[in-house]
Amino acid sequence: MKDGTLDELDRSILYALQQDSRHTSSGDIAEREGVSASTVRKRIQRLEEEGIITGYHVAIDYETAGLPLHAKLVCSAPIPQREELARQARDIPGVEAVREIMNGHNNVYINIIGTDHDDLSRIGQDLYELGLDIEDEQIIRNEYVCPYRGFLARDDLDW
Amino acid sequence: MKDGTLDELDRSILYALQQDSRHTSSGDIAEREGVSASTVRKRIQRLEEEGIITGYHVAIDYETAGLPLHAKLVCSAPIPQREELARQARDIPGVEAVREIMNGHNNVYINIIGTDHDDLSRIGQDLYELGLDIEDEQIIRNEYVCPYRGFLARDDLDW
DNA sequence: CTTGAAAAAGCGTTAGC
DNA sequence: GCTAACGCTTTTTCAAG
Repeated sequence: MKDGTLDELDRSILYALQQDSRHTSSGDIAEREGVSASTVRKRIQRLEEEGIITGYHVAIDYETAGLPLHAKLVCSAPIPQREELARQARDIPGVEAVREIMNGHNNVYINIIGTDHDDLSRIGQDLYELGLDIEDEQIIRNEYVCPYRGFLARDDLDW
Repeated sequence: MKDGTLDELDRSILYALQQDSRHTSSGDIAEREGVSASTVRKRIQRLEEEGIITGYHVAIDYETAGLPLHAKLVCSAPIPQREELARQARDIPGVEAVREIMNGHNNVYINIIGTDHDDLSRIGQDLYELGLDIEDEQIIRNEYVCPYRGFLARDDLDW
């Protein structure tokens, strides 16, 4: 497993936690897979320690929460500083997600959340001062996160 | 709250769950905020019922997991069908996230995960057959999800 | 690597303020 | 709307195959 080879139990655990990481107990997964709850807990612990599981996050509908300004910024960073700038961008209030892309240009995508248009401008300004060029800004209308079904064996698809 | 006005306790709960939605108990949050654990549980329940909390997901390092092909597709959909196509795209195996953008063009962003290059091609083909034009494909190098610090009052920033 | 069992912690519900 | 108290579930920690 250290070489990234996940067995069926590991994949089943990841799939279950992608669907609901808070209300799915080790026992639930254990029952489906025919192993003990202890085994599932040990596996989860190992996946966390190995860095395959990097965290557990709540998904929020920002519009319903009264924060309707959910936007995506397409930015460009000089390649040598891309990783560092992407890391620094995470600390700017309002930044929700950062993705580094293997491009020469438009190589950092940043999702941001603002309380109003002034707030969005402020975030853009902060990123610019960091050294990121903002190439484009787009309003996000809807966002869905999907469990990666590749973790499922073909004969489990009827979950 | 029905009108999207979250009070300090709600914001504190959301912030805590963004950081670690699996290992943070109601009691942990209650202690920090000086209320009872029951109160926090009720609030979480309400946030879920109101649709502000839409789910809990595990964050996975796909590269460490042995799935190094993490890519982003920039797609275009005709506006009238954008929402429907975005919904259908979620059901294609390998699709990890879908974002609808308020654009005339390049209005659907899709993150995908593939086992190899053939797998990526297959996903692209599936999306094309759905009716999505693929404008660009980019390899994701790194991805970070950040707690939205706007949920924190200014004097709580030292958590 | 997996299991089982006891103690501790957490959760959902109910009742009361 | 907040809290306390109940019974049930889950996690933790340990020992062991």
